[in-house]
Amino acid sequence: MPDKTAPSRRRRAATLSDVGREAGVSAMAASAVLNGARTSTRISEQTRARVLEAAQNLRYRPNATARGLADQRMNTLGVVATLVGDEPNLYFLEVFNGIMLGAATHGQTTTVFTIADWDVARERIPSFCDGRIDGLILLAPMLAGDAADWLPEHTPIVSVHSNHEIAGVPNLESDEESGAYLAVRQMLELGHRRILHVGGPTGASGADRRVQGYRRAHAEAGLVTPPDHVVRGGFSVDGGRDAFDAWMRQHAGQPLPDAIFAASDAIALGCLDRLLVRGLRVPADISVVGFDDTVLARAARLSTVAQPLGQLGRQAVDVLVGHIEARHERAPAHAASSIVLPTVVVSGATLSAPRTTQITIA
Amino acid sequence: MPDKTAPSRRRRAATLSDVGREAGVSAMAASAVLNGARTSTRISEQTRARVLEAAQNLRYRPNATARGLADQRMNTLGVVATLVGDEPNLYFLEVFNGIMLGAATHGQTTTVFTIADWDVARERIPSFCDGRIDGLILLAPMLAGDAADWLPEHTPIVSVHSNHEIAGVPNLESDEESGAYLAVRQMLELGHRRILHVGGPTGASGADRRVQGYRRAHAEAGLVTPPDHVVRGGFSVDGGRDAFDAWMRQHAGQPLPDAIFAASDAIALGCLDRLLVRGLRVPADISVVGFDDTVLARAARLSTVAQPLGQLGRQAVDVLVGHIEARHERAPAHAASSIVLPTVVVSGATLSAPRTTQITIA
DNA sequence: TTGAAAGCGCTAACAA
DNA sequence: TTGTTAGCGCTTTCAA
Repeated sequence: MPDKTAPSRRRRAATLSDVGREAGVSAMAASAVLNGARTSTRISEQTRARVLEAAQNLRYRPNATARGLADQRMNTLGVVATLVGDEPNLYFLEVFNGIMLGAATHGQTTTVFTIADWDVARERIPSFCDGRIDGLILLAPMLAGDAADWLPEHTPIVSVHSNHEIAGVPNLESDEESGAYLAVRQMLELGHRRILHVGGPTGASGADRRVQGYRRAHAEAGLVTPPDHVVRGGFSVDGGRDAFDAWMRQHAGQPLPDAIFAASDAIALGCLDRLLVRGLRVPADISVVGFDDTVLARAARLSTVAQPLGQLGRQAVDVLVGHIEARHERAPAHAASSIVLPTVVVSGATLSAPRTTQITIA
Repeated sequence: MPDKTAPSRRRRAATLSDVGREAGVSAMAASAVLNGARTSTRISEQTRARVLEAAQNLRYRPNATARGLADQRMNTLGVVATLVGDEPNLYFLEVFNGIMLGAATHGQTTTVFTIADWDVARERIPSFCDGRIDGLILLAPMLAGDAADWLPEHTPIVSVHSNHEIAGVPNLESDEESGAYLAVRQMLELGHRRILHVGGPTGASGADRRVQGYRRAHAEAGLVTPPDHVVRGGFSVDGGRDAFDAWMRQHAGQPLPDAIFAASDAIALGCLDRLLVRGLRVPADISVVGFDDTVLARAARLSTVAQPLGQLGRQAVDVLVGHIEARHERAPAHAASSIVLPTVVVSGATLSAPRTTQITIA
């Protein structure tokens, strides 16, 4: 006897055929009623009612996989990021938050593909484009220039903060060089002269651009950047802690810098931590400015440079969905234009005029 | 003429039939070679070579949707969380990191379903179980007791930090009550007496348990919790800031508490911020202890209670994949057992012996 | 207004 | 060793 009494115990979800059978109509009538398939214009009220009732009884749920196969569309966006292993990545969290917000407004869901590092992208990314997702967002990819040769042509792709221009892949980023420039200019205007830049990894274009902004601010003020005042390391708290510590040890006996310009909030907090441990007060003894305006900065009232991370995520979705729609309707693809959003300096509690006394590094 | 010369320009990825045609063999021979389908035991070397070459030329990629439809399995896990809108949720980030780590070891990918709040879960969750995912992880769900009635039976589900026991849904959590108890006990042992608890939302079971631990530590020490020293608010930095500020305003003219026990790191940082603005020193004037041990705590060297968030995520995946496998092999489902991981107190820089002087709230 | 048939790309059972 | 057939659940085209 069929277990009509306990539909919830069934192992498999009910299908359209099941519904049709229960309602005494064909599966496509059920499809027309339940999923709005445009089988044909109209369904009689009676059929509709019967189908709806049967669907209710059977707890019918459309199967997204089957529909995706038929439609060639899953309404799912993929996000590729390096995210596993080290310290949780707030940059990822903020952009991802924006992506999910954007995806929700377009009725899309989001799947995350994590890769250990971008060296494996060439093997992994094509394997993500296997029908599960309609388009891909690359988060802060570090790809070689030949990426256009091997990125799958059949899946629209956009990037956020790509280190390279990739043909056919629109990129969204914020104006990091300007942000760094403005922050450092403000520090110079306050009277700071010996500003240590604790930067991000060499080769990461964002980190490089922050260095450029740092240098431009100095150059424009007619100042030379103090020698040996740029260090590079990881973007994380530990990266900042380690890089700063090493620098301090190397410069023991020399005067403490007036200020630190960190390439990320995490780096800035790593520096803050080491400063406090050494008994130095911020900003009385030394000012600290971060970069990104993540929740870390807001929690610590860090002076920082705000990147519109959430907005980058939302706009990336907009652009990507536009491309997916265009392709679906066989419209010509838009030109792959890139978008640069502005950055702004955020004043916090860690930047003030420089100290007037001399402090020597212990 | 077929565009053999420019396979990359094709709109659609090559299929097994395409490969078979190109290689002059059937699609299932190609399937056997390329995807290890166990159509039959062996394929001749010649066929294999031809198929491989054709696949290479055509840049064949298996289609996960089609395979999923045939297999009834997508190798994808869904994560349901409330994540949109307010401040980025570090709790989510840390657990999610663990989930992705775990998923990777099981060859699964992860898709995130965000919901505005758990009130809409009843409508939304069943719609996620539509063939896209093989199982679901609910992150900190707040569901009514009748959830077992409407949660889809055909999809295995596990929860992390559920507020309720749900029949058929194994839950993973950490021992929050003990963590709170141990932290507060340590504070009491240090000599703190007037400990303000800035708690999380009423009704969130985790927040409630932290209050219980706070009370138990007092009771066990033969102390009564100071009246009016428990406030509840959001788990976020702003939540902490606001709740603490309001409390301070209400208690102007009265003595400053010895210490604050916050129900989350974010709350603790919100309190820290308000303390600093008021010119109070931590821990010299007042100690602060957080909860969770997120990156926030590590960045600020906050004394806190560590929950093994990443590990909860990883284990949730292990349990879920076990259930999926069992179901796939038609094995009897394991009993839905729950798992409680231990919490530990982490010493940081914000907890010390209480001050000896009297401070009055301004 | 409804139903039958074909196909999305793949896998499994069976035949040759 | 290989090909044929059927079917996963759905949609669409076309015929009744």
